[in-house]
Amino acid sequence: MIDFKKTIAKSIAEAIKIDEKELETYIEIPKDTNNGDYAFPCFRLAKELKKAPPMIANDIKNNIKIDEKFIEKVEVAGGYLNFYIQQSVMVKDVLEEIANQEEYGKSEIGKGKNIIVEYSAPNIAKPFHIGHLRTTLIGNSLYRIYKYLGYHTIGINHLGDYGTQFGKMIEAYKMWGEEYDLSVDPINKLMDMYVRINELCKKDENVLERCRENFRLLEAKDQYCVDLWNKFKDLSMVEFNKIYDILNVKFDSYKGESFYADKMDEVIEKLNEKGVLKESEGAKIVDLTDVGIDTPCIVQKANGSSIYATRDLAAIMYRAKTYDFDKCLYVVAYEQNLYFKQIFAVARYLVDEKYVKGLEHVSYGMVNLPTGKMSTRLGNVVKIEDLINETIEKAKEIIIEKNPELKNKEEVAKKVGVGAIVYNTLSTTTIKDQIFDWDTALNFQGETGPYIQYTYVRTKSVLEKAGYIPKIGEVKFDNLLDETSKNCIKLIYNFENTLVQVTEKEEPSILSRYLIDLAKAFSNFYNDNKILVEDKDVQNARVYLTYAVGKVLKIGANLLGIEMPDKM
RNA sequence: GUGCUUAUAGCUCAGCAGGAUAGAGCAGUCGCCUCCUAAGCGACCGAUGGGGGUUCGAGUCCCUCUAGGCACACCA
Repeated sequence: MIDFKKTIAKSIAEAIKIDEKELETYIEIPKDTNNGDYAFPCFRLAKELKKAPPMIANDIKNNIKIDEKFIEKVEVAGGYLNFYIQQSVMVKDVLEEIANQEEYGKSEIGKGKNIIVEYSAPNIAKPFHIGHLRTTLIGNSLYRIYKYLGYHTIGINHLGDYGTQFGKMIEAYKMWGEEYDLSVDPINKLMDMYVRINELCKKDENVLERCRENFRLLEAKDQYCVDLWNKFKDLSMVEFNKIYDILNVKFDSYKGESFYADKMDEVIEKLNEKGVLKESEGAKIVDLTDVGIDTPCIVQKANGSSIYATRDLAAIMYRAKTYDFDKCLYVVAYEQNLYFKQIFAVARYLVDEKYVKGLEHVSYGMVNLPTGKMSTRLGNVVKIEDLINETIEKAKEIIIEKNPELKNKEEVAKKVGVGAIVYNTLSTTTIKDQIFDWDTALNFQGETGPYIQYTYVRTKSVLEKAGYIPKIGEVKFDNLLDETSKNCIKLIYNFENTLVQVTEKEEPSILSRYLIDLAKAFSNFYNDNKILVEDKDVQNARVYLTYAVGKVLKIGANLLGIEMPDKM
């Protein structure tokens, strides 16, 4: 598509002697559309050119040669130079691209690059609660977006299936195994056992010691422990997969911590070779004060068993070798900020610089309840399963009220309910804490997933009524020059750019907001213009725009993990 | 205590790597369905935590204060 910004930068560069690339970064999009489509602020040139900004703007205006094919006019407004692009050219450009590209916005910019996204990573034997929603959905959408931009993307569910916690679970099972029937609702029962054993460990140091010993046995491949561990794992995966299925989340690999059980010696050896392995209070550590981290990284516990850092380091080595990654993203909550700094710092002793540079912690904020922190022990967690059921139920009620004739109500309710959850989770900046409350989660009005879906459904409905989608050659672009059409076109024009921004900032919320903006723009268009009208030319143009908006909404929503119903 | 991080309207959030008059949604009040789905559209109401500084220009950068959150060696 035409790069208007670049075109403008080029013509400014010809008028004054400043690097085109530099100029391009100065050009901005005015908030107020009265100030044009692109603007160039001249203030920063004032010192250099020793002239007042409005004079500079005037000078440029007088010297600039604009290509009237692309730019309608240039105006001086104070120290700004405002560019108004030829709307019909943009309309043509955008709609032809829609017509020619089945997957609009898809790109090859990531070709040849390998991106690992590690996300979700739940702990075995613990229930999935809304605290896990962010990592799961942020990771899922980053995965989809990278892929759409042509990157070779690997989604990894780094299951929490190893560690002392399993020593605890084994101990709990030894003590109280007969009390629980694990054939029904296993996760909650395992959870119950886990809570019990933790309480006991706090009171009784001997029990904790037995738990650690169990884990040591598990690492030593003790059959009883291994069997039990497998059992817990299988039971948990069945439950997790149900959730992933509903949320439409997929992974390429489920290699969790246990996978690295036999790959950790290599880590220790290599660190030893490099001479950075030190002993401290019986444990093996790597000192990191040289990079300003005061807390050393423990890679082996005093009793000789491994620790999570060892497994993550082994994973980095394995992934570097197996996937030759350009980026390896860890979608993990910010409580682990220091931890990731540590292992990334240790990684420089284990893998090439290229890989170290590619390691990135996508750190997101905590989810709290209005009453405060969630705590599994206090029992005030909101389980994902409950959330899903409630939102789907609510969606169904609304469907019955608003559209009683609708077929496949169940299916639509599922899409709408899940859409609400996904949007809700992905609508805010990842780093910030989120407060979960039921009123917001169950609200389907305003800036929500269902709003985006509803807008899409409207486009489908119009197209169905129209009964056809015009051929692009039959569309007279001049019929889309009004303000509301223009807003839609501009947004569609910016779609790919929006996706790129998401990957630059590892921030899916940028796409969420974009989709709301597009849905709003279309709602305005829809309200101001009758689409199906007498005048064939006008109708063709409007129907085509409707088709284009629907297409982008659907693609964009899918990249977030939101499915679109055709009717609702 | 040290480090990291957050603070924008009654509530939940935007603010395009410093630019023009700080935008939405929810809640509240009011208006719009003989017309393509009112899960919609429009209007009203209402805000940058305090204090310094850098700059032609600061919600955005720096310092400081205040208030929250997180982390700080054998849990993950």
